[in-house]
Amino acid sequence: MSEQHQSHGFSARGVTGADSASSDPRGTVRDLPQATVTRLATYLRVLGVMADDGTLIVSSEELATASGVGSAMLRKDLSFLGPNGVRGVGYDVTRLLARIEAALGLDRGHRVALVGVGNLGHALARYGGFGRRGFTTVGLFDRSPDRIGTAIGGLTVRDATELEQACRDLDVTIGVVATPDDAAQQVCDGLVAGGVRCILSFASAPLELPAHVEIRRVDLAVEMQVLSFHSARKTEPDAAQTAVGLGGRAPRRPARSASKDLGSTKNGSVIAP
Amino acid sequence: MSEQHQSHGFSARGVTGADSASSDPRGTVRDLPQATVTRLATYLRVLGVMADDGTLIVSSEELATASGVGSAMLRKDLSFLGPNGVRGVGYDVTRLLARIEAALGLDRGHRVALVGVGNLGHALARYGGFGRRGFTTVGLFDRSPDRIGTAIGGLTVRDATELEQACRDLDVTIGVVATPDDAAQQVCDGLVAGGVRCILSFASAPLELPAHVEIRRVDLAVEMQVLSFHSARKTEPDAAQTAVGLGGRAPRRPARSASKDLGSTKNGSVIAP
DNA sequence: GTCTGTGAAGGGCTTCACAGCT
DNA sequence: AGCTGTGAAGCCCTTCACAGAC
Repeated sequence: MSEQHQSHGFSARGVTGADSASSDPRGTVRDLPQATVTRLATYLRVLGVMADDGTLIVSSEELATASGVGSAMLRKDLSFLGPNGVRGVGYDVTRLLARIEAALGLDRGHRVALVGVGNLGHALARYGGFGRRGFTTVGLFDRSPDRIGTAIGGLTVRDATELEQACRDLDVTIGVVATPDDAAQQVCDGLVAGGVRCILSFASAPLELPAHVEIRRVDLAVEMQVLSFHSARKTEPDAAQTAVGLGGRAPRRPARSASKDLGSTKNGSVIAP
Repeated sequence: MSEQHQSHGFSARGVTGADSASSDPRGTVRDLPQATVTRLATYLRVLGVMADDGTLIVSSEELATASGVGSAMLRKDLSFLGPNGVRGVGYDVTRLLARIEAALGLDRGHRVALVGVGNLGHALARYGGFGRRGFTTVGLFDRSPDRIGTAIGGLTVRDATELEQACRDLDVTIGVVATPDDAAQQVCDGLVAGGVRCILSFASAPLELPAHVEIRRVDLAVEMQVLSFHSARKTEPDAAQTAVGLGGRAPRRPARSASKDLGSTKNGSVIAP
C-alpha cells in the first residue's frame, strides 16, 4: 500500500514495513536497519549516564567514542530518527534520549513473562535489569512442583500449564524462555498461543515459530565457542603477532558487543593490525 | 607476512590472519568469516544430537534445516574447513563433528575464570553448559567478603584481588565477567594483566581493551530493547497484518540466533510476508 | 540421479568525504 | 569555524545456480 518515499540514503529494506522512510510527527519510526536498532540501545545507555552527570550537549564524536563506534556510523544511525542535532553544536542529551526511547518503543512499557526459574531463570527473575527502562516482569512460570508457588522478587511462580491463559490475562508483550532445551519449543508454543509476539530465548535448541513472532536467542555455549576459536587463533600461531601486540603498548580499543546483529568490531578481522 | 593464497571464493578478510586460505593437515583452520564461526557452533550442537541418535550420514539440506539456515550457506560455511562431505552422499556426522570441534579449538580444552558471583554469576557458576564441550571452570572470584570463601559447584570463591596472579597460575584462557558495571573495567584489566586474551562480558558498560584481546558482550538490556522495538512495530500498526498472520495459519519458520554476528533471519525485514 | 563445492550476482552495512546549516 | 546530515564507494555476507564428483 502507499508509495515509497525513500528519504534516506539506504535502499528500502529496513526492519519495519508498510510505508518506508522517516518518522511520523510523534515518536514512532518506520524502517530502521536491524543493526541500527541494536546500537540505539547502546547509545541509550551511554546517554543515560551523561544525563545523570548533568551533561546537556554532546557531539557525535564524544557520544560515538563513549559508545565504541565511529562518529559517522553514529550520525547515520541517528539520522534515521530524523533531525536530532544542531549543526555546529551537537545533540541535546535529554532530547536525544527521549527520541531514542520513543523509537525503541520503550515509552509504552512492556510486560514480561519469564518461563523457567531454574539456575539461570532464577537469576533473571531477580535481575533488576528487566525492571528498569520500561520493562515490568508480570509473571513467572515453571513446571517443577518444587518451584511452583515459591516467591521470587515479589512474584509467585505459577504452573507453566497456565502460561497461555496467563499471557492473555496479563497482556504480556515479551516472553523470556529460560527453560532446559527440551521444554523450550513447548513453552514458545504456549507463549505464541497466548498472544506473545516477541521472545527472548536462552535455550540452545533451535526453535520454530510463526513468521510474525520475533525471536532473539542468547546462547552462552555459542559465545564460549566463538571465543574458543579466537583463543586458538592467538595461542598457537607461528610466532609474529605477539611482536606486534607488545611492540607499541597496543592502544586501548573500545569493546563491541557480541550480541549485535552485525559487525562486531566493524571489519571482521581480528588479525594483528 | 607471507603470501596470500586465496583458495576460497571470498575476499581476503577473514577472521584469522597470517596466511589466509584453507586448512593445514591437522585440524586448525585459518581465515574464517566471523559470521561463519558463529554458525559453526550452532551446527556443532545439532550434530551432537544427531550423533547421539546414531545418525551416520547427513545431507546439507537436513543439517541446514535442523540448524535454521539455508543449505547453500551451510555448504559454504563448511567448505571453509576444506572438503568435508562426499558428493552425491552427504556428510559423515562423526567426522564433521570432529572437524568443527578442531576448527573452533574445542579440542584443546579451555580453562575459564568467572568473576562476579552475584545474581547472574552464581547461576553461571552452577550452569553446566560451561563444563561441557571442552570448557572447565577453574576459578571463581568476587570482591564481596560475604561471598569470598563460599563454595559453588566444587570451587571456592576467591578474592578478586588475586585475579591477575591466579589467571597466570591457573593458565586461564577465557575470562567471564559477571560483575556490576562499575567493576567491569577493572576486572577486565586484571584478566588482561593475568594473560587472558578472550573475555565474555555480561556487563552493559562499554569496555576498553588492548587490541589483541577478543571480547564478546552479552547485554540483556540491549536484547530486551531490540525486542521492544519489534514489539512496537507489531502492536500499533495501521491494521493489515493480523489479516495475514491468521489467514493461512502462518507456516513455521526456524529461529535465528540473536547473538549472531550477522543477519538474524537473513534479510533484515520483519514485515508480514 | 543425487548431493557437495563454488564462482558470480545481489543486498545490507560501514566508511569516507563533503555539502550544508549555525 | 564547527558539527550534523548524507550521497557514494567499498566491504562483507548471503543467495543463486551450476559445475563436478560419486
